[in-house]
Amino acid sequence: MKTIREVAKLFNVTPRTLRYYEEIGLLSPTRSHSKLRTFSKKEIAKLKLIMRGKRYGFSLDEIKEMIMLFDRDRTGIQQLERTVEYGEQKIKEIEEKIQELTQLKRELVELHATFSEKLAKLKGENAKNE
Amino acid sequence: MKTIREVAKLFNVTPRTLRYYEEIGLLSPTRSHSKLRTFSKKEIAKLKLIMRGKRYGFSLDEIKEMIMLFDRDRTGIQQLERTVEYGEQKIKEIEEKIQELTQLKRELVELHATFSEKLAKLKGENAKNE
DNA sequence: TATAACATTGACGTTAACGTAAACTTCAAT
DNA sequence: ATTGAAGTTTACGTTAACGTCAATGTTATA
Repeated sequence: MKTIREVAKLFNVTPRTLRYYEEIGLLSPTRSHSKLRTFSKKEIAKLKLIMRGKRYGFSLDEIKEMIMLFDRDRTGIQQLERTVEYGEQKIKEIEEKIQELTQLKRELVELHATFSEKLAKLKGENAKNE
Repeated sequence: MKTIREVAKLFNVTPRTLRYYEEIGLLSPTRSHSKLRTFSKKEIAKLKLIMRGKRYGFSLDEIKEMIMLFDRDRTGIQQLERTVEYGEQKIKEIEEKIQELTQLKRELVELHATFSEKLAKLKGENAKNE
């Protein structure tokens, strides 16, 4: 059982973040007799999943859905199914984004060459004028 | 000279967007005697640059800076210099992003394989249990 | 006991780029 | 002149994920 500060430090987040996650239902820390939040091993494990999901670009909503499925179906099948499905989607999204960025980069590189050339010309003409 | 609706339609944006651009100083439409905004050729040209900058992922602030430089230095040298500079930066950003996404994708693909395998196993065991 | 550190709740703020809408004015067609 | 469409200004709302802060309570240490 850990305090909110211990957990925040462990995961390099702020206590505020943890409270926020509790607020939106991602985490469910228990309370000591004096109402301080205490995080069980299970919450720590959940937080690991959360941080991982975030790293892969999932929204907290999506992450929540995946995690809740596990709570509901202990065999893990439904969570896995959803996670696999979301994973495929995310892979696709990332692929598309990569393509998009690659195309953009190509355009920008060309444009950059054009502008650099233009600039050199302008500077050449300027030097001539002086 | 065009009305706000004409320009909005031309660029596939809302009149609201154009007013916003005026508000933040990106555009400076003139006013008819009855106070309606009118967009000159110059504003249209500026808007072209704006839309292009947005497409390349520049913030409106960055775009504004580049455009303002042109207004100040008619030779275009300073604008070009800044544009080239920003372009290089943006190319770098895009390259980094591509790398990041490529790595992410690699991880996700692996993870996906692992989870799919696990899922198949779980389903296999489930079928056995039935 | 005193005190500093840390916890709590509640609530407003931040970010960039608009969207929405009310109240009023202008324009163009009939 | 009338009317409907479109323009204006002003101002609040949206989004996701927190940040910030005040007021108050708890904990651990000296």
